[in-house]
This record gives sequence, C-alpha cells and structure tokens, in this order.
Amino acid sequence: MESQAPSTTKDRLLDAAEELFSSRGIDATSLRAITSAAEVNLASVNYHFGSKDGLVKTVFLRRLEPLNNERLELLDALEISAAGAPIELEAILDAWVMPALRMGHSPEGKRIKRLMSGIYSEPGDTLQALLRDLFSEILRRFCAAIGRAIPELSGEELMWRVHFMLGAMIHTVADQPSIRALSGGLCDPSDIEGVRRRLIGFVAAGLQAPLEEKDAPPTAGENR
Amino acid sequence: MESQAPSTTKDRLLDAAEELFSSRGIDATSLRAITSAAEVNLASVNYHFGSKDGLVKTVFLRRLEPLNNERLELLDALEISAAGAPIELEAILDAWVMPALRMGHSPEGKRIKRLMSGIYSEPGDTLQALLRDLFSEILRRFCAAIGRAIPELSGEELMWRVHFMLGAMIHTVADQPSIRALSGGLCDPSDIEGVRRRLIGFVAAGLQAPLEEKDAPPTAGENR
DNA sequence: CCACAATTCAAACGAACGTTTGAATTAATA
DNA sequence: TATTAATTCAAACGTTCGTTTGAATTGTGG
Repeated sequence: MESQAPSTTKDRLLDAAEELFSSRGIDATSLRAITSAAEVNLASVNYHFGSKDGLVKTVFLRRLEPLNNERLELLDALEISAAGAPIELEAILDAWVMPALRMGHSPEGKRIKRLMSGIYSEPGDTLQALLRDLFSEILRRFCAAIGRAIPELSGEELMWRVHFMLGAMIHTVADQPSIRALSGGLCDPSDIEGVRRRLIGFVAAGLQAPLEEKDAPPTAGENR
Repeated sequence: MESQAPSTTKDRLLDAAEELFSSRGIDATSLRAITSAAEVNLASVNYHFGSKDGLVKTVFLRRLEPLNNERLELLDALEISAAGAPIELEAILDAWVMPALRMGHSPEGKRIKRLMSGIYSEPGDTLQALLRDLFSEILRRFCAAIGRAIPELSGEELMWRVHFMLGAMIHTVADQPSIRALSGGLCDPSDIEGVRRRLIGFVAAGLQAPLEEKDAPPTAGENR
C-alpha cells in the first residue's frame, strides 16, 4: 500500500520536487514543472499529497526526520558511554554536523542542502511552524549537552553561542557552491573530512571563547 | 528631479516593498499588495522602476550600498591609522558587523535584516548576480585584512574560516526574532552592545582557533 | 494663460498558477 | 471472471499575477 518499489508516482514526485525546489526555490517552482519532470499527471500532486503545501512538507520531512534521528542516536550513544559525565565538546558537534555533511554528499541527498538554509529565510507560514517543531526538541537536547561540556557559560551566553554556531553550520552545509566560487576554487567543499575538521575547529573555539568583561570598551570602530 | 522630499511615490513604494518583502518574502508579495500599502496606483511600479525586478533591486541597493560604503570607510580608517602594520582582529570584525547591527536597529532599516539572509537562499536569477557583485569586492578587502591579522593561516584555511564567520554573522543579523523565541526570552537581540560583544568574541575565537593536525583522528561520532 | 512634459489613474490584457472534476484505466479481491 | 477500489488522465475551473494602455490629472516653463 505504501511506497516500497523504487519508482512509484509518489517517489518520482518527491524526487522531482526536491530537485526543482533546491535549484529554483519553492515558490518559483510550479506543479506543472514538477509533474513534467517526474513524467506524471498534473493532478497526481493533489491526489497523493492533497496540495502543493502537502508536497512541500513531505519533501522536507523525508530528509529531515532521518537526519535528526541519526543525530539523536549519535548523541544518545555518546551520553550512554559517558555515563553521566560531560561529553567532550568536539564529539557533540560531530554528532550534529556529520549526519548533515554525509547526507549533503550522498548522491540522493545532494539537493536538500540548499533547501535547509531556505528554511530560516522563507517566511512560509506552514513550513516555518513545521520546522520549528522539528528542530526545537533536538536543539534542546544538544544545547543541554553543550552546556554540560562548557559549564562556565550562563544560560544566556550558551544560547547566543549556539545561535552563532548554527549560523556557521547552516551556512556551510547549505551554501557549498558559493565557498568554492568565492575562494576561486581554493576551497573544496566535497572534502567532507576537511570541512568537518575545519568547521568543528572553528565552532568549538567560538563556543569556548573566554568570557569578556561586560564594561570593558572593546577595541575600535567607534569613529563614526 | 530625484527624491528629496520625505514622501514621494518612489519612496512610499520602496518603504512598503521593503516592509512586505521582509515579512512575507519577495515572491509571495504582489505588486497590488505593495501599491495598496503605499497608497499609490498599481501602474506606478512599472512607471518608476520598469518592473517588479527593478523595484526589488532598488530595495536592496538602497540599504546595501550605504552599508558597504560605511564598512569600507571604517576599514580604510583602520588601515590608515595602522600605517601598514596588521590591524587588530576585533577591530576589523567591528568594522564589518557594527554597520549592519546599527542599521538593523534603526527604525527605518529594521526591515532589511530578514532580507539579508534571503539573499543567499533565494535563487533569484538577477538578484543573485547583483549581490554577488556587490559583496565580492568588499569581501576581498576584509579577507585581506583578516589574513594580515592572522598571518599563520593559509589562504585556504582563511577562506574557510571567513565562510564560517559570515554564516554566524548573517544568521545573527537576519534571524533576530528566532533567537529571542528559541531562548525563551532569555536572549535580547535589541541589546546591540551585547550582541556585538558576544558575536565578535565568538567569531574572533573561531578565526584564531589552533590549527589541528590533518591526519589526527579527531574525537568520536564514527559509530554508525 | 497656454503649451507641454511628467505623473497618476481606472481598466483591461494575456499568461500562469493551484485546484477540481469526471471519465478512463489499472490493480486488487473474491 | 465479475466487482470494486485505487490510480491516472485530459480538460477545464476560477483566481491572481505582472504588465500594458490610453485617457485624465498635475506640475512647470515660456
């Protein structure tokens, strides 16, 4: 009854939609373009997914649910083997970033990357809520783990730094074509191991940055 | 002949478009919604800007050109007063981030913030090229300055870290509502001085992270 | 005051959109 | 094989979009 064959109408639609959404954007992709690419009838979308919104939701869920499950499994394994003690920071970051990097480089998931960044910018009413729900729980888990790894951070400080961390990570996973172009081919985003090492090094250093004094006038740039 | 009065049709259109683009997205905002909010005639858009694309471009240019000019002026001032010596890293980052933070908090520019992140995700053909051009030069200037401040970084390593830095900064400037919500009101994005101190502290630490060995197997997360 | 350009206006254009419909076709059940 | 459900199909629906048009209005220099 549900999908198990390699090329049902549902799957063809999801694949085509994912491909087109990531290259042209969601709003700019018409159902007719999707059904043409998938070589199925136009009405199939509303038959199988109810509406375009339903198709969009399913496109995201198909990738993000396994992604977050893998992240949680890795974090669970770390917490079990740590047996109550704080986990090493780099290991936590690894559990967050590696599933995304691996997915981003698999032949099937290569398209979802650009979509992930669009999440935060596209003010799609339903999509925004869906993803907020999807990420709020897993984010709490990882925040807690990071907080235990860097106990000297206050709750506010921790949240801010996690926010910066997410920015760096999302931007990296989503915008891999731009880093290659801007660096003039110097940087190779397909080198997963290199990206991982550099990204985690950067983020770990940022998260563990020394706490500055609040009233110390920083450095410069005030001349305006 | 050009705009100097406080409420010409052109300015009313730009203000209304900026507001609606940032809250609903560019594609989801119709010219009719814009002209209604601006209380001008529908045809005014095509008369004054040629097309919707022309309006979009002007909306971005009106904010980004002064923003980047201010950044360049600050960097120029730093380089002049440094007289050939490397500039302190935090001062360079300040020159990049403060104009954006200040603009994002002024009453007139509060709307542009969310748009800035959409830049990287929305695959609008013309817009993408416009912004790539706008940022490629200033980015080269700041990369060079940062490279002089941290001379031990190779060109590749520098580009990667600047990439991470941009992710954290863009995400912070653009997505200020989400940090307040996710932290349960704990983090206050309207505290410019606090945001500046934390963001620059994070990014500076990330940029100056120690260089790891290439072949050292990192930490964990491989169990899958 | 008059001619003339600049701007505004109501109305309509054709195209593209998401969705619906009802018949045709295929697959499953007994 | 007969019956019924699931799926596909071509065609059309009503709406909204960006853009165009040509007349009306406003502002300006001679």
